[in-house]
Amino acid sequence: MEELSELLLQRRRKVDALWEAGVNPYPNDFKPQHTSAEVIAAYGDKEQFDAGDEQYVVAGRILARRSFGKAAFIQLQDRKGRIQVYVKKDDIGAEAFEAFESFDIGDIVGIEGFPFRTKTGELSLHAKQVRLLVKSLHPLPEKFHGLTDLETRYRQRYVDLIVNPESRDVFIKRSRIVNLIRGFMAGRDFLEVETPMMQPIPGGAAARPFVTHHNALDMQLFLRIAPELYLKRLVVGGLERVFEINRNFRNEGISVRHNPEFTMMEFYQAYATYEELMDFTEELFCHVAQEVLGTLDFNCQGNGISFKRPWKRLTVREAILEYGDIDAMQLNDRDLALAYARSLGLDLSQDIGYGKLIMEIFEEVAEHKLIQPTFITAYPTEVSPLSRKNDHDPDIVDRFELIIGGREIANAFSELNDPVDQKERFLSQVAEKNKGDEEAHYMDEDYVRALEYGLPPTAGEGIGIDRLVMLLTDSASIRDVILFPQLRKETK
RNA sequence: GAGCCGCUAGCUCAGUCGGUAGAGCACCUGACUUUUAAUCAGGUGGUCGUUGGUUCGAUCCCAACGCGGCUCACCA
Repeated sequence: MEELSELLLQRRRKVDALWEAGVNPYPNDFKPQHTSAEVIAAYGDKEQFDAGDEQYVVAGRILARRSFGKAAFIQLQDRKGRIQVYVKKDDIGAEAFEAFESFDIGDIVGIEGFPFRTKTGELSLHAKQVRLLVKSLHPLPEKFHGLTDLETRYRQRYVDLIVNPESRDVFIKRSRIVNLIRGFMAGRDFLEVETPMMQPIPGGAAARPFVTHHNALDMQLFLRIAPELYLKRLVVGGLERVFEINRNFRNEGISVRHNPEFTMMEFYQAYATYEELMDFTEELFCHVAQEVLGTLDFNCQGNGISFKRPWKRLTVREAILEYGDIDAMQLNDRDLALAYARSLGLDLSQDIGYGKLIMEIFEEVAEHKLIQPTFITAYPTEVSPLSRKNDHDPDIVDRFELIIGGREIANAFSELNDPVDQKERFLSQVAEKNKGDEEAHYMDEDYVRALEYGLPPTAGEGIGIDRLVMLLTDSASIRDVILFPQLRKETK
């Protein structure tokens, strides 16, 4: 039996007293007819209006209370915001007022009343009836500082959402962003689909998967690290434009930019190229920013960011030469480039592939400096086993990553649709895996078979939704845009 | 996985050069019928993250552990 603090006992005694008095502390027959926002929309700009103009029926949680003996103000919060309610003994009756006096901050109440403006000018509801809808057994965090402890905010997100309006706003914006993306895709005739989250072969990305087991099939399954290979199978099947917004799972470290499950939009468009997707991405991002923020210029973590088009486009090499301290001749020479990488403090093995080496250097010297939206192109074939080789240079692929705020936000390429080439690339990945690279791609024979049937020339892209939301909500950590971020098990 | 920092009342935080703790808000009692972090008076509330060690005595010093934060590693 848990020892309860005096505060918690007081609340429980109030509930007991209600039951004893024949009052259900958890009724389910009150129907709010309005939201706080509707009252404000109707009367927010009116100076004078007569008492009893119109009756409003609202429900919400008590967030604050200022009592004066025979009258009180409470602040009520519902899903649309907050509104002040004035409760006067003479108006609701002595008996109801006595019950009202036992209400606590945190309780959920139903109010019927009419709008008026107080002496100090605040639009409020003047209560005619007040009713307890839910007795809360926990005190809410302090009104001035709110809840700031990050662990509690993540573990008890419900409390965070009650008392921190900024937190609530982030998740409202997140929902709007996802809806806008859906609308944009639908407007371009993309079909939203759902592909397996549990896959026998985890494909489509280089990452360590979570492993699980299906009892009835007695079969090992992996939580997906990407939907890519399934979505492209659909394009083979003739669904020429598909997209999916859903979770990926990667069994990797947790940081301010990484959560083990994160949300990705992936889409594939037949007969498109990666270059067209750059234009597409600019349009999509500008559409979303304009609708959500009302502007293309905004601030994120101290950086002014502008979505004004066109966005900068650089090859990996160009970015290294621009931001690193190395010249083209050195960069073209594998040994000199390796020496340079090591001089930067990178711990690289002597037999690292040249393509991987280039990417290591890029990430070390350039990526974090790319604050404004920048498309990085011409990735090494070696690190892009699902991308189409460039027609003029087989060492690079037709691929871009979009970097904003120093972070990778999107990854796209013209798809490799030559089944023979694809099979060879899988085999070289398997060789890497056998050498100990746990993140190398798995061989997927059925995917190769699908390509043998014929994948139209296609371009595809993945957009990290969490990171996009971070950008547009000026959030420092991915945990601030995920409702229930992964944490260790809570200890008592 | 490594380093650094943190963990004290429901919340936000002080503090104890080692002698078992305070404030504000919240809560309780009383006053107050237009307040805005309402006000005034009085009060309740703590195994100071856990477990060991040192000590006459530990919330404080030491160690291990737990949880969290940051940085790094990891992360096409």
